[in-house]
Amino acid sequence: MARTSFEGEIPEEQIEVCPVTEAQNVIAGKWKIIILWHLKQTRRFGELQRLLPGISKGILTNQLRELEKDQMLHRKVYQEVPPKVEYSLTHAGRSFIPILESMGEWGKLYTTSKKDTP
Amino acid sequence: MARTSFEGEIPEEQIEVCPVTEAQNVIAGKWKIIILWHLKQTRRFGELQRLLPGISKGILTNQLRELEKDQMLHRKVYQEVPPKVEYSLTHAGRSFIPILESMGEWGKLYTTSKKDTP
DNA sequence: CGGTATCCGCCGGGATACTG
DNA sequence: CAGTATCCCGGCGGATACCG
Repeated sequence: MARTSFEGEIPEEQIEVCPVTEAQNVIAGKWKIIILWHLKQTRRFGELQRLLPGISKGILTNQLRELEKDQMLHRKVYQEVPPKVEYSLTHAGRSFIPILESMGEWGKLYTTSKKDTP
Repeated sequence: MARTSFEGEIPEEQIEVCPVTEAQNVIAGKWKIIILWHLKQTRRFGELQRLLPGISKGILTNQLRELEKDQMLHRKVYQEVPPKVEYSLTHAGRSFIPILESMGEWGKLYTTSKKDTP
């Protein structure tokens, strides 16, 4: 068990565990948010690539792997030819969707108001 | 007025205006989210720097300027010696706070569940 | 106190070629 | 179809020094 900290001492285990920052770390990455957004439905690899104009296979794989490591999505491989892989949200991933919905709503209003005062 | 698009043609003005992505662009930046979080109250420059352990003046200025350009916060300069500058959220900034609250809630649960299955 | 100005290192993201 | 394996590059963030 962890010892108690002395006065003025900074408890190491507590540094940088701000929950907001924690959330940010998960979605930091150029394509992660929009990927999660599209995963409201289960999607195949190629399907995702088509939905994300301009992304390369390498980067898409990278972003998917990181989200998988963070337990935001699940990767299901079908052992068949040609290969087929399906990506779907985990519980943690699904629980983040409402936030994305809010961000979408906010973004729409934000964009609108910016058009008036550019 | 913009002309109508031909069939199969991609309307240029509509590329990359996904509202979720729009929101992401505003908060992309290592410190922006946590800065907005702390700006639930009006804060002075030095105050912010103390709240963000490890950030330098240069970077803090940079992040603040970008958020200001995106109309997320307002910068109020008091013409006095020693200098005093206060940062506060604009309407757009305040309207984003609920999302940050949600992210905080989510992050707390997320961290907890990750401790069980690391 | 609240900034600029400058330099620098790193790594996240992109492009391309190859593979099971 | 769904990836790996490399190489490369720009720009973001960090450090430091100076300023009104």
